Parts: sequence; structure tokens; C-alpha cells
Amino acid sequence: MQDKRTVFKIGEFSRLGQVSARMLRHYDQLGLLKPGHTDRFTSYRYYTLDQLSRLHRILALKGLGIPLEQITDLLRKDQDISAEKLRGMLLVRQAELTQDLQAKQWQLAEVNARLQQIEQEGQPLPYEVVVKPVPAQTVASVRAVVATIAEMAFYCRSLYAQLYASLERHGIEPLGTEVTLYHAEEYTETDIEVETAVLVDRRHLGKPVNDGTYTIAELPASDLTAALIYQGPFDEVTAAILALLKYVAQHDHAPAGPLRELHLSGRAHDEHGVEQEAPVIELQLPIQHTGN
Amino acid sequence: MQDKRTVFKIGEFSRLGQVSARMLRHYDQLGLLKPGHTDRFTSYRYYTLDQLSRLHRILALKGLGIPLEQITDLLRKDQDISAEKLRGMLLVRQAELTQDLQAKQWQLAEVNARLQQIEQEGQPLPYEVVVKPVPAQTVASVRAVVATIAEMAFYCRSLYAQLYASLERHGIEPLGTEVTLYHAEEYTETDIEVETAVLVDRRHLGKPVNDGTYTIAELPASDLTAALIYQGPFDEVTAAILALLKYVAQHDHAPAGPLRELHLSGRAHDEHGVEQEAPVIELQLPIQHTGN
DNA sequence: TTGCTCCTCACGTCACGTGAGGTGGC
DNA sequence: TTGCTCCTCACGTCACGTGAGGTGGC
Repeated sequence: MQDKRTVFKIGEFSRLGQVSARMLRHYDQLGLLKPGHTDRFTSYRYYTLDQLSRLHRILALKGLGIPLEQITDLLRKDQDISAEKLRGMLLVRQAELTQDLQAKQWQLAEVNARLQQIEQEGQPLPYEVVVKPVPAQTVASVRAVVATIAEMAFYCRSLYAQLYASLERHGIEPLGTEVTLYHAEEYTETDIEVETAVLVDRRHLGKPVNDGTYTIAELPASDLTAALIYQGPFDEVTAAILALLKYVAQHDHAPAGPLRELHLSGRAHDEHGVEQEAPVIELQLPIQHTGN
Repeated sequence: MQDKRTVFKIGEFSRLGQVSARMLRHYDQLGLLKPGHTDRFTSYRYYTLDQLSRLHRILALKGLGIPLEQITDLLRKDQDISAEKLRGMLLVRQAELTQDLQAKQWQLAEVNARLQQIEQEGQPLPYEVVVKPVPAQTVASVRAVVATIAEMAFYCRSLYAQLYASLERHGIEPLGTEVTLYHAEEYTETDIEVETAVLVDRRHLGKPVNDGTYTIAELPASDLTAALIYQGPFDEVTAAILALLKYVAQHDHAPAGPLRELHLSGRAHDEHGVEQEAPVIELQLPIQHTGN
């Protein structure tokens, strides 16, 4: 009875296609699915049944997460979808989805770890750990092995003093923040190899240091670095370090480089060798995902 | 030298915190992180180091995918984050992420299936398959077993004629589309149980049919239904059916109910029993995910 | 005349990125 | 005076949902 050119008003057509009328208007506006006919006086949109298959094609592609603009491109007047073009888009989409999935899985793991942490302790961690990328940086530094953790403060002071003195002799101006690096595979309290460093301009990199009193090197960039901000006396920083290590363990990560202690509130000691009372410190630990 | 109340302009602070100045302005506007002090004449924002830990907290929460508004709520003046509130948000977030992950995994599987399909055939499928939910619908129907597929057209015509005649006798008005259901576990070409149905008003449901010439029942809703639109002669609809079954198999799904053939372009036969030439048909197959 | 459907704006979504256009301190 | 940094708008993002305000056919 109804022939195939029966026309439908937008409401009927939207029911046939199981989509909202708003969507049809939107697709009309994008040129993605124009009604077969639009009344020039009332602006009513009239659709025909053959447009249903085009709508279906659109919905199928949309269901894969392909943006409407690309679908428009794909379905442009050249009737048959170019398989090659479609393949390209699908490959892009595949890559995106794989990325997205990884990111979400990571997030879910973080959320679960924090939930578990709350269940166990009833309280959130006292420090907030952020995972972020850090860029490479050029530093001048000196190293020493410290026998026991009690001597750490003393050694650090003298190492920094030594470093600044040498840099001054060589006419190199320290640029910014101090960074203390702890070279230890695991947390230990004895025989800790420590390195005190300051940022310097990149152009000093590679210049020989004739008296060998310090080294210029590049701290490598790290895509995944767990970081936290600590404010308080230096001799309580170990609590924060332990918190960071605990976080890393709880999230199934492993350290991928020495721990970095950034002195954000300026030098640890003033010109008289007096230690700052409650410095602001950022602890950074490069990490990697352990399989599991 | 610098005491901990050293103030930073937005640029310096943004470098310390590894975020953009725009973000800091945004957070200021949201009341999420107000600068320690804002110059009332120049509107310059001045930050102090203690704000860095708050920034860190924000970034940590944001990294879990928690919206800024909720973070604002969480960090509201009551200094210590309420562990209970946080737990609630994390649980919500956990649920969201699990959902998201499922959806993305599904999408990825679809994308992969289509890519594979292109690799194999060099051409996309001639039909676009959409997976969508379909609501429950009330229908009046009659059934029969058809011995061979060649007789299908004949039987369907007589079944529909019979159905319409009975409905008229009972004063029930068919509401819309015809639906032919194929009750077969797998694709077969002999002894097919077929059911012809039309939509009727819901209030007819449950009313007894005294002469038993037809049945009123509800087609169940189905969250996952693979659907395609076919336009062409009735006797070539089998090609479309095979395409749909192939799609379902390729995507590791299994049928979860009879195949439905919706006659979108009106009745299959006119009042003289003449078949429509090129009807528009939607094929629907309820599906379920097979393990794997 | 009352419902029903249709129409065209236009705001809101989320967390900023990216100009535009202009000002203050070294 | 020239750069550098800072400021305040305000648009754009993606695919619509959701009114607001108004019109045509049964």
C-alpha cells in the first residue's frame, strides 16, 4: 500500500530509526544526512525510507567511536565507502582505543589502590602522590658515601658548600633549585651514596671540569615519576620518603632511578650554614610498571 | 635566604607546580585554589609555597579522573579530607571506570573485527550492522512450520492474511509494523518455524482469544540487538540474514532469541496478495556475548 | 479551540588551550 | 624604548539534551 517513496516527518522517521529528532536535525545541519525534501515554507523535514540505510551506516560508524566529521567525509557523495579510507580511520581509532584502555586501566588501578589504603588505615595518606612526567635537566653535582643516616645533614651541608665554592671558582652560576639524589637500590640507613646537585645552564654540559671537583651531567627525563610535596624539618623528610616508597609498592610500581629531593624553597642552608627550618621539598621517584 | 613566605607570580608558581598559568587562573575562578594574595590594583596573583601542597592534592585527585567540582567540595575549608567522602567518590569513580573499560573493550573488539573483515575481503560488508537496545513490544501473531525455504513466501502471505482476518473479526486494530520471526536455533533451510506478527496496543495483552486463531504476547526487550537495514526483493533477504549471522559470529556473539524481520515499508502484501517489490526491511537479532 | 508535531535559536556540558587586546615593571 | 609577564574577556572543543518561544494541521 505504502510505496517505498512514502515520506515521513521527522518524528516518524526518528521512531523508525530509533534516534532522537534532535539528532536528525543535527545531522542535517552537518550535511551528514539531509532529508530527502525540506518544505521551503514550513521548513518541515521529510525523509524517505531509503535514507534509513544511510542513517544505519552512520550509527554503525558512530558506534565505533568515529567522530561525525570523519563519517561525513567517509560518506561523501562517492557512493561506496572507500575501503582504504575506512581502514585508515579504523587503524587510527584502534590506536586511540588501545591508548585509552591503558590509561583507564591505570586509573582504575590507582583508584583501587587508594580505596584499599583507606580500608586499611581509615585515613588517607598524609601526602598526596602525583604521577607525572619530568623533563631532563642539566646539573652540576658532587657525590659522597654517607656511613649512617645520622650524618646525612652534616654531609649534605658540606657537599653543597663545596659545590657552590667550586662553581664560583669556575664562574658558573647555579640556576635554580638544589636537588639531592639518593643512590640506593632500596631504602637503607647505612652507606648511602648521596649526590648534591644544582641546576645549571645547558651550555655547560660537556665542558670539561679541569680540577674534577664537581661533575656536570644530565638528569634524565622520566615519563613516569611519582612525586609528592613535603613541608617540614629536614630530619623528618624520611617519613615522607617512606610514604612515597609505600605508595609505589602499593601501586605495583618499581623505582627506576635514584630518588630526587628538590629544595623548592631555596637553599637548604644559608650563608652561615644554618639549616632552613621548614623547607618545602618535592620528592621525585622515577618509576616503572612491574608486570602483573 | 628565601623564607617560606616568599611569594611567586603566577608564572613562577606554574613552573614550580608543572602546570599552566591558565590552569591556575581557572582554579582560582572555581575557588579551588585561590592565590594567597591578589593585588587589588593590578589583579596580579601571588602564590606562596604552602599552596603547592594543595595544588599537589588537586592534581592527585584530578589524576584519578575526579571532576574539579567534586575536588572543590572535598577540599572545602574543613582542612582534613573526609576519608568517608573520599571513599564514596572513589567508589563511584571505580564503577564509572569499570563501565568505561567494558565499553571501550567492546568498541575495540568491533574495530578489530571490521579491520579483519576488510583485510579478508578487501571490501566492507554490504550491510551496516548496528548494535542497539530494543524495547519490549506487544504483538498479535500466528505460527506455522514451513517445510522448505522455497515455500516461505507462500506461507507468509497466507499467515498474514489469516492474522489480519482474525484480528478484524475480534475488532483489534493492528498498530504498525509487521514482524516475521524465525524460530530456528541455527540457520536451516528446512522445517523452519515461522511466526508472523503485527504490533498491537498493549492493553490487548492478556485478553483471552476465544477461538485460538492467534496469540497475543510480548516480544521481550533486548539490550543487545544486532540490526541491519535491507532493501530489495523478499526472496533475496536470505543474503542479508546470512550477513547478519556472519557479523554476529565474527564478533564472538551468539544469538539470544529468534531473528526478527521488520517490514518498515508497510505490509508485505497488498490487499490483492501482491508482494511489495523492494520493501525496506530491518533485521534484528538479539545477541549475547560469548565468553572469550 | 485544544493537543500534537514541527520549527529556529541558544544555552549548557568539562577543563582548559588559544588568541585578542591592553597594561605595568626592568 | 623594547621584551617579558601579567591581566581580562571570549571563542572553540563534541554531540547533542533541554528549554524557550512560536507556528501549522486535525
